[in-house]
Amino acid sequence: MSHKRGSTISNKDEDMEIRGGPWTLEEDTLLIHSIAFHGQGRWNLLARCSGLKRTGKSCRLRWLNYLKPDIKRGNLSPEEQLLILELHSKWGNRWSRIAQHLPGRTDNEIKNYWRTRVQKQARQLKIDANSAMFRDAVRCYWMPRLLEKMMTSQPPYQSMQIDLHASADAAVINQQLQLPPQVVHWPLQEVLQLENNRSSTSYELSGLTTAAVHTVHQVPNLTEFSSTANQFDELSGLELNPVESGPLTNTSADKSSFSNTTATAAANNCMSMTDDDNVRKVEKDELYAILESYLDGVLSSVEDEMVFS
DNA sequence: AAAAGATCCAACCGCTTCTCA
DNA sequence: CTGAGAAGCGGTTGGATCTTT
Repeated sequence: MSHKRGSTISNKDEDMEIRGGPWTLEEDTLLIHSIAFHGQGRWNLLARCSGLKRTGKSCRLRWLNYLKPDIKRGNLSPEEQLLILELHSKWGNRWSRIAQHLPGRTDNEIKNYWRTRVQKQARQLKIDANSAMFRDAVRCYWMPRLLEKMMTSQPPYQSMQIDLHASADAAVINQQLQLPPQVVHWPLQEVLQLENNRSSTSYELSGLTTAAVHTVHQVPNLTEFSSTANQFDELSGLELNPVESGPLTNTSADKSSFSNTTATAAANNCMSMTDDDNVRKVEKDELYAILESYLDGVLSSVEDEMVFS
């Protein structure tokens, strides 16, 4: 049984037309008011009481995926993407379960993200998206890039302050933009702190954490994925310029060398180990330690849940 | 500027699980 | 315990929009 979207079908039982297709503003308003009055649940009853010519199922979906006030709009943040990748590697296509750990995101949205972005990458790499090989590729290439993006992006509190002061003059806003990032409280705070303590490189001066440099410079040696790195760069939203290999240092000049160095070149560097092999190994281990540390923190509640389930 | 292709995402479908009489 | 209806879930579709040629 199916009908064309946007059409109406007749419900023989109740001799009432059931509407399908996109929801109108009037329908949305009606549904919101009905839920405010009756509460969520008992969707079929709610659909009847509201006067909407929709099935209860359709009302539920519209509310949960679109109208609910705490629904987040816009692109998934690197943190959210990282979490999806990690949770999917644990649970597979359990979208609803994954969505429970991403406040404001719906299972539908996460499913769409997986199908349009992640599976696309798998297709291009000619790897089964559910295979161990693809999981490895995600973990070794994609996740570090997302982590790097998280570390180099504007901490959320700054944009929030700007929003709050939207009516303030430009001078005030500029002043706020220059607030030191150290006071921010966000999930990666500990990781950032860790990095700042360990390195003499200034987080603010370089505009890039040392971890971020490690992320790009110490890509694991997975020669079978020759084109993987570039694809994941694209996917994680990084805009890296064409290859320009060369010595990689950990100074404030890193930002430019970083922007001109693809992960592929970095991987090549890794493959041709030199005198500082040991140093690089340590850095690589550190990167994974950071990644693991972050994921462990985020997923601690998830692990508990797995123990008891 | 137009056509073709790619991407995104809301909405639908069918199946499974839950709830309750 | 059982069966019916409701709710939930994951897979799929199709139309709107964006990008490329």
